Amino acid sequence: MLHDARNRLDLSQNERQILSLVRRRGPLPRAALAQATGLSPQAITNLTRKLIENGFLDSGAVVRGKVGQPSTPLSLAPEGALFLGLKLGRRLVELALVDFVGRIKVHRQELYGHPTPDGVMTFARHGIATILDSLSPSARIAGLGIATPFRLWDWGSEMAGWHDFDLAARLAEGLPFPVFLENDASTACAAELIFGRSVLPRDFVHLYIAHFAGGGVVLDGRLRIGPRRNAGALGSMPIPGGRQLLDVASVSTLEERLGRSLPPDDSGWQGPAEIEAQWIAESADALAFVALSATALLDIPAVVIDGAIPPATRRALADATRTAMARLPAAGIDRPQVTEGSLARSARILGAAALPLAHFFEPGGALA
Amino acid sequence: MLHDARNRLDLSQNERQILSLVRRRGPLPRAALAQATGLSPQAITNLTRKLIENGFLDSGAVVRGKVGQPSTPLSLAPEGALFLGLKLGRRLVELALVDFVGRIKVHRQELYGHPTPDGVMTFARHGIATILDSLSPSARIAGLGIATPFRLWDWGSEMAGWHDFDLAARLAEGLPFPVFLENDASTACAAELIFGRSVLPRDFVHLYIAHFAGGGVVLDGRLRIGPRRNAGALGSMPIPGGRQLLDVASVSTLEERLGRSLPPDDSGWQGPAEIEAQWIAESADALAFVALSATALLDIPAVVIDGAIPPATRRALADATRTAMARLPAAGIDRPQVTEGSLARSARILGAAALPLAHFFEPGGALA
DNA sequence: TTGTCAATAAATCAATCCTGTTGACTAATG
DNA sequence: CATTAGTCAACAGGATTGATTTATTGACAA
Repeated sequence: MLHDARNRLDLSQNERQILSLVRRRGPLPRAALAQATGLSPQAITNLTRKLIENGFLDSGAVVRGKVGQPSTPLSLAPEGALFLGLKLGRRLVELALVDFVGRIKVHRQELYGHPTPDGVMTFARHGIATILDSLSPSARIAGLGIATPFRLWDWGSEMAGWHDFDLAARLAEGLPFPVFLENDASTACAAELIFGRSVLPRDFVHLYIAHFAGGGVVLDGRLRIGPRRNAGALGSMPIPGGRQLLDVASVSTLEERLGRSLPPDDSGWQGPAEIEAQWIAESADALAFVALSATALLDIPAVVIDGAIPPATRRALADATRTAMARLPAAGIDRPQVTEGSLARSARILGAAALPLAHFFEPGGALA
Repeated sequence: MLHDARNRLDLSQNERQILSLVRRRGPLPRAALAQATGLSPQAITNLTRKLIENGFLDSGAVVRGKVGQPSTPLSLAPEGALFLGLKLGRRLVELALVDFVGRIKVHRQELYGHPTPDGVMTFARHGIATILDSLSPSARIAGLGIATPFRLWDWGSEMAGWHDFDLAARLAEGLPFPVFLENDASTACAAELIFGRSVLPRDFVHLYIAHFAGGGVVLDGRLRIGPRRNAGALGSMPIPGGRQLLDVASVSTLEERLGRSLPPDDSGWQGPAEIEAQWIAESADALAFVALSATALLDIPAVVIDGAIPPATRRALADATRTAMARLPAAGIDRPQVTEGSLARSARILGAAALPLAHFFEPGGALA
């Protein structure tokens, strides 16, 4: 009865399905939604009325020119909900405010030698407070997502402080919305799934080449987390030679060979071309191997390659992976299509923000 | 209103969930079902009344001895529904009638040099007709499932007749129930999931060692088929050395080394022990490799090994796989538990019968 | 060229149905 | 008599159904 209906985030499965369809296919008229969901037109009328009232959908200009009554496409309301994303990296921590259609509205970042719990907490708390202050009271923040590499303490003794530090729980203290945390490579996959600009099948594997190689698995249009929240650990997949994917197809491996560390943006990658070419060739062999493994196991039609790497490198990596895959034996399976991701360096922070989005707005997202 | 309600096979998701719970956990009182499903006791009362009326559940003897009103456990009605399974093999075609609790009620088989479409059709049609004749008119046959290796024509030129032959469609002609067809290794997995006697997690990978090695994937308690119905093609997974799992861990490989073919039962496996030991060692390396790949990809806690092999061989294979897996690098993942399957040679035919069962009685099964 | 009307399609109204919940209640036991 | 299993009756939410309204294009006759 009161106006706090505006804060209702507990959408039904059918409401989620409608929002998800509009997110993926763009503005849709009610009739198309009825057809796509299998619900009756009447149900769509009721559900969309509620979604429009609550500010999640906008009703667009009527489309004329076809036989019959003109249709009114419904699109996502950009301010329908806002999401905070926090990305922890090796050199860089980022915080972003992302709107309902995936646009980054605020972005802050901080460089460091290595991340410390205190430093990250201070950066995040201060940044979040500043962002919250700047928002109108009617803004609806659904939650905070954190993208972080797992097992930070394996990076060296100076990272021991992370061992018993529960970043999500500590940040959740005092915040009026829930906090989610996932592996950074999984969030990159989530970002491609939810905000990605490429057309992707309902099932795909996502390979993300950053300091370490990692990945994500999407089945039936949903990011697979796994019973111990460790699915999509593609970096840990075994490859021939007694190694794992991340031993080969990681930027850290390239850095070792270059003898210097690469900056957290696309500048400064210029170096001996043959070293990079060699790294690409070896990485592609490994990527093709795990891509084919995933296909045999899951009947995946597409593999997406992305990473915190320059577009030209990503392109070369994808091309080389296609070539390498053609050389591998594939009796009994169809080799998957290899495509490039669309988000590059922004994938992980966008994916962090996508965690609360998926929880509240994607079908099957709310498990709590 | 009429009595043909007895033939209603279109159960709701909640009815399916109840049957699935009873199938996996054994007889359960209504209160336990309410607790497990999250439904209200009243809803369970209504749903179970309908399931009992329709002959899917039986109400057992009341259990006394605990505080409070005694409970009446509900169990699966063995005649709740019947299922036909047809298994195509290299030397043997089998047909079985399986009841609601997974008991084989009728079994017929025929040996051949190699399967031909005509021969299989004749065997199946005649066998099915005979079985149908012998049943009381009140029996309810839900469907026929077929377990067959894919790509039969790859076996040699004498198998070319299978190339354009749609066995499922041809058998469906004239049958009053639907026909399902899957890869034989996938059906073995389905059998373990639905009729298996071992306690398994909701997610596991199933490896089935028969003439060729194959497998199945279970996620969230459901057999994964894949968009092109080729998921669980574990035999096609690449392994080190430019080969695929089925090149190594197949009975056909062992037969080549023995220089003779092994019979379609557990007799006659006696041969040079060192040849079998060598085959087991190599196979275990390959099995461990793909098991670890699957775990990295999907966060699988358990791998089941089964096959058309003697129990002792299966045991040795599982043991060797555990040992081999301990040698593989597993940074960032937890090695899965390796367990033995419980169905051995009967897995594929039971799994064939489990296809219509899953379609009509498991949650999320009916997609048609 | 223009007026009229059938066909088509989008969307809604009102009534109803189905499925599940709620709260009060009965039953049987240690 | 506290505890647990189970049911009865009323009700609520979310969907469907079938009739109805609205807005348009396209064909055809004047």
